[in-house]
Amino acid sequence: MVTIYDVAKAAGVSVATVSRVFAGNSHVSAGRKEAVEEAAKELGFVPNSMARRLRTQHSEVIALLVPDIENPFFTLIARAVEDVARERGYSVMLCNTDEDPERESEYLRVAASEPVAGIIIVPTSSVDLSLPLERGVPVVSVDRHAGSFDVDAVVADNAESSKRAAELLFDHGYSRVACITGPMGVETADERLRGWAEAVRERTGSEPKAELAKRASYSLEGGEEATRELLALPSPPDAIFAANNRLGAGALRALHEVDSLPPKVGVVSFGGLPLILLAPLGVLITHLPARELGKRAAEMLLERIDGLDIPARSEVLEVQVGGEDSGIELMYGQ
Amino acid sequence: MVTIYDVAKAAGVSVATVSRVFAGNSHVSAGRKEAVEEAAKELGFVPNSMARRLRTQHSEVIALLVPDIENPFFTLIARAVEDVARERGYSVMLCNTDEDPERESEYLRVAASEPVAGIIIVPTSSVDLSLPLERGVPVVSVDRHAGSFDVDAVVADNAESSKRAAELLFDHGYSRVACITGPMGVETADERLRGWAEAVRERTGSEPKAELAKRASYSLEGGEEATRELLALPSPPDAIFAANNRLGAGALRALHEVDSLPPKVGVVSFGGLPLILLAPLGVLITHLPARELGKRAAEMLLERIDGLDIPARSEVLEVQVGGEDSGIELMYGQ
DNA sequence: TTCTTTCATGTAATCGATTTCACAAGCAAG
DNA sequence: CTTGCTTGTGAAATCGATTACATGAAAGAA
Repeated sequence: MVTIYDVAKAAGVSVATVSRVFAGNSHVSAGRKEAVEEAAKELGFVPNSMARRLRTQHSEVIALLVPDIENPFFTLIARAVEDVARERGYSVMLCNTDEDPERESEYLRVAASEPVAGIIIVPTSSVDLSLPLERGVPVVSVDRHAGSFDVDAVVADNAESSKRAAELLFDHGYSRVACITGPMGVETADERLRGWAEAVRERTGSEPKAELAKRASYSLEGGEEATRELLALPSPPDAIFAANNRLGAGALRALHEVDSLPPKVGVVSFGGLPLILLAPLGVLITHLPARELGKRAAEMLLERIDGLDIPARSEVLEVQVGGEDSGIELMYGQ
Repeated sequence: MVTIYDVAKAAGVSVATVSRVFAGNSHVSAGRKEAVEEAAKELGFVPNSMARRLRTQHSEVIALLVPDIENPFFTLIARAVEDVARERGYSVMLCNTDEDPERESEYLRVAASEPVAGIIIVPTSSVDLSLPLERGVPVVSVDRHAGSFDVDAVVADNAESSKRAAELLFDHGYSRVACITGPMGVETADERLRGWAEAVRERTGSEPKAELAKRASYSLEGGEEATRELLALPSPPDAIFAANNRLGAGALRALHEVDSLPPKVGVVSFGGLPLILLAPLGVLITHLPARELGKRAAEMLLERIDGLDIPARSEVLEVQVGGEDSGIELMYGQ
């Protein structure tokens, strides 16, 4: 491997001078600078970042922990994070946690031992950030808050916009609106359920029925199963509020089986569907600001890496409620 | 930061002993081993990988360069790569090149200076791998070959299965089958075009018409535009072979505009569409083995990292031709 | 001219681990 | 009772950069 020592020898200068040239330091005479650059090119010298990092204690890598990059919502976040990072000379280490706390903590251990410059995480509900925080690695939480850990967070206004999303169904004339949400304890699931309940309360004037609020895993299968159960009720709902994109897709699939696609049974999906809707179906969609979440998270993290020392911030981004997917539309995600 | 020196002092041993304990080296007496482990836990010691890497010259990070993680085809590849890598203790650095040779070479420079343990790349047609190869960093090319660089590659059998895909349209009774493929010089685009041409030649007995073979950028817009041009021909095609998923989506969108969705105009998309087809549309699909491509690429790379020293291999994975998307189906990609 | 500054440069310490080497102790074989 | 092997241990060199400090030269001020 070609080191600065080789370059120094070839250029007839000291290693300090070579280092200065590569650091863009001005305290080098033009002649030597040129000689160093020539020697470096000649030898094919590429500085070794491991050595630099060890010395400077700075890493130019940020870890991104998401549940599953295959979910288009997280794909968009990842892409946005990478864009912001690259612009600033940082690379992104991608980690899929599959919502598994064990996998998550394993990755946090790796990130801490790296150590990376910072961490952006979509945390599980039992996340433990003490390791990176103790070691001074800044963390930004995205999409959800990180339990009791006091770190920057960027989330969507889940409760409020879920309320408006559920109201949309009432506005469209439906009266018995069910909810399919994620597992208990998952922040987004609970918040979205709360929004739905609020809407039902306001529009019907009574407490939401327990049997109309289904919990499921955030998956296609979960959405299907819950929908089937809802349809099997003595008095089934005439509309469904699905708390995420996968649940929405599952609901549509189940409704299709029994030929009850919208508008027969109304559907609003919280978060866009990865789909082309080929018929004007009237599936209602709210658009989660995925790209914006990722972008803000990366920006906030970089500020922390740059040394910003203020109390933890919590930003709430607005969800666009009420787009109706009709005609043919391609969406890769959200 | 807690270092092995702190641990050594606390445990009353030398740094060498601490290092041996963490390396799982057997040449340590039980008593001291325990003392070290206790001290380490007490102090919250996490070994610093930068220092380890500098010394061992080994990195546990592999770089993954894809055009765009938002394309579900590459999302799947990325996920598969990450899965294999994690199992073996490696992390994945995600890089989006956007098919931009400059961005690509910039990332390759970063990867070489890191240096990473290995590189998996979906290369542009003007890729230059000399930097990593000179530095002995193994490279595996996936989805496409890496120009004249002699590295392991995993690709789909594009030409052969494109031929079969185009034949499907003839089998369904269409006779004037057009092709929309990617830019000139892009391997997959050229191969798939070749497959289509072969099918036309065999089924019609004459050379394919030049005006029925459209080049476009691999994008939704490219597919739309090309489709519009095809439909505007004096004698327009009655079926379209779209050489990738985005082109396929674009074609469907354009056909929808003029109310000519399948089966009016036949469509086969080479590579799955990120969609839910809500009507039994008869869009024909070939399923690219995206996950399998990523998995094999990662496996081959790890073999190289482990020192496998045989001539470059080129694996060709089979494409499943002929699935028909009907009913409601959710596909995140391919 | 002489005294400060500023600039260019090199030497050597440093980052935090791993690993070679030397040495000592324990034990088996001759 | 040696000799030879294995095992446990620590001191010190090492990986490849950065950077504090020292030094000498040049430029500017008095």
